[in-house]
Amino acid sequence: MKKKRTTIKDIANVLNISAAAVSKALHNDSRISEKTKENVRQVAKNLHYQPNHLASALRSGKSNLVGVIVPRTNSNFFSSVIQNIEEVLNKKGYSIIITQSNESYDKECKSIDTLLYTQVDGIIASMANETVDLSYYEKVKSKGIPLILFDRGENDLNVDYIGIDDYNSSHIIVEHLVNQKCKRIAHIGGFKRTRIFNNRIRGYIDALKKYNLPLDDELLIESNLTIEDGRAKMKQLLSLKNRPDAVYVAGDYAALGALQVLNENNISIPNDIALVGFGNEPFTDMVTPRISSVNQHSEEIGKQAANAFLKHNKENIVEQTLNKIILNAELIVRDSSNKKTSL
Amino acid sequence: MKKKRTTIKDIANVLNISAAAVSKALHNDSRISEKTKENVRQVAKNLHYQPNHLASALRSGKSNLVGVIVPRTNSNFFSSVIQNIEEVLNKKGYSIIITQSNESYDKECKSIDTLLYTQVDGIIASMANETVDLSYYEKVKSKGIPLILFDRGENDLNVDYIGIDDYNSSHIIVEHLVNQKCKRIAHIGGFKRTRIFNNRIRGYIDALKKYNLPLDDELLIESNLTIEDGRAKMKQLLSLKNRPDAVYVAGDYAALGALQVLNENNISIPNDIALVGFGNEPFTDMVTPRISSVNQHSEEIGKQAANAFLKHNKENIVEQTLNKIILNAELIVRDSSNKKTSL
DNA sequence: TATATTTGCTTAAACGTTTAAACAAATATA
DNA sequence: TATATTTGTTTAAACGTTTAAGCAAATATA
Repeated sequence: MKKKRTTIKDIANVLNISAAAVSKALHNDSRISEKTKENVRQVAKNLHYQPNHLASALRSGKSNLVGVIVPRTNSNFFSSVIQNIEEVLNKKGYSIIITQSNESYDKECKSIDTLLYTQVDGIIASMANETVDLSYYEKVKSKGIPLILFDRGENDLNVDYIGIDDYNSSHIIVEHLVNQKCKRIAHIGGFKRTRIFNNRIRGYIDALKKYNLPLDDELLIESNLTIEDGRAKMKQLLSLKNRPDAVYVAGDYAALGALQVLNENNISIPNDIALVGFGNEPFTDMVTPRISSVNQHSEEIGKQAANAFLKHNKENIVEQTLNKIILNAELIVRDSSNKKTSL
Repeated sequence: MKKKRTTIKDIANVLNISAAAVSKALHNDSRISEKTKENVRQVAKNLHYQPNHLASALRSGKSNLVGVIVPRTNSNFFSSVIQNIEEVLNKKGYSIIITQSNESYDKECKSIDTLLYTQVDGIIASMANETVDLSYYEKVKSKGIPLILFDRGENDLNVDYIGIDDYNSSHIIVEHLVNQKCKRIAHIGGFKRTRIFNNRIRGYIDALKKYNLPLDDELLIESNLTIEDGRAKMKQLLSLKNRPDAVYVAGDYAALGALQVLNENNISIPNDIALVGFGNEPFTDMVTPRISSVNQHSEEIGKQAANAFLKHNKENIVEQTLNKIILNAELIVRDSSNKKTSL
């Protein structure tokens, strides 16, 4: 009843040669005559031969599959990174398996198990916010499987890491706001324990110092960076006696929430309060006013991550070491922080 | 140099039993004693045994991998569908491989090849806009691999299909606009050759007839539904002598473009022109005014698609037949088409 | 002409599982 | 007590490749 698949043996039988010869012919082995290769290709085509990946992967120990773990695909940043990883790896004969952790540590562990079980040749991951226990990732390392982290993770695991310069991004943002004559700059930051957010916070603090601006505890708030929390934290800032005249939010969704609250309270953006987000999600360019934000170079991150994996495989690196690639981020100035138009 | 993996044989050696016994113990075979099972589990744990998926898949002919093909992951609809497919299938021991066609036919063909090569147990797909030649999908069918289509594809291939009732959605939208006292309703539709968009167009036409509204050729426009084209087509509508008082756009991105043009021209929404989109992308709820849109029940579609695959596998269906599941869509009324507030 | 090298293939084992078939020992049934 | 059944295991083949080793024939080298 089941449709029989064509194997290398079927081709061998037709041509009266060995299966090994067929395998070599298909791999363009130099020890196989041009004539035989041609014959094999022809018969393979006629019989609709499709190589069995499982068999070759099992035998050769290479699955040509790379696992990608992201907190979610439903974000421009991550889906763009993925797309670029795929583009680079496809060209080299790899396919990717995408899994989402949904920011959950449990789901992340399951994803890792699935990927290991599937015998991936490598894992490219951005860690969930929740993740603090790294033993699961250590497991990947200890199996000798190349591990590349991007965006979230940085130097926690002593493996390759690709990300942007969060610390410096904060500097650029603060500098921009200073140029806009802002004097009291607030920061709605992410979780301090997540390194990238911590870096943004440190950058914010140091930049304030550099420009001799007040570093006020009330103006530095920790958030989970959802829309809802962005709203809540913005309300908190508005309730201050001494309101800020600029708010730098470490994530675009939270920045959107903040924007909604400002609009609802008829606060003029950017004149009363200027607003800057982070991530350059497409909607930042769609809302009113358009939100200034930081472009994280997702394309470049994806490409670099893929290349880092390829390098591992090519050079057969056994011991992984910390190898950071830090890209410069770019502030996209839009209406929400640009007072020049009012000149 | 390479780290050796623990195999079933290693466990067998430790316990002085056969590899077959270990395999059965791990699969909880009823013919293996509880004691042996316990021993096997213990040793497996100690040696950090991780089953080799390639070997078991090769032998058993089941890879426990399901391929998913979408036009792009960077859309709330698709990423939500994927998430729900994953949730259902993970519970049953399947992992999914996600590939993006980027709306390109070529990329779609490559994806199919990759998935077949990877020996997936099934493919769940939503076709690229470009796709008209179905021979590649026929290839999947002819290999006896379960194929499930959702959103794009419908009855073109005589396989399972899950989607919403596009025809009826148009009815609901027109009815809503009629209730809002709109008299000249325009439709910026998708490509006629793509069935779902064709259905929306047919629904629009029939609903106009039902409510005795003018069916004006100028008011029915074909678009690729990008933001840019939404802008262009809205400008086209505004240039008409006899402007519409409502515009129903078959995609949210194009609806957003239309909204921008209306705002730029200081046309009051919804009083001068009411606007309705399609897809309920999150940004419809973020822009000003918020855009009414149609919720496509991505969660339900994902779950149903996964279940359709599981059913195939369970019942060992060989010949695939057309089996449509059509869900009722839901119109989310927001500011862009709700005049009640002005009462 | 004798020997070495190259060419083009074959043989056979291996990758790590699963599974049908066989079988001995223990237990149940008549 | 003899026979049937159940229990718990082993043996061996199979899944479809790849690849090291081997070998005969053709060709090159001395």
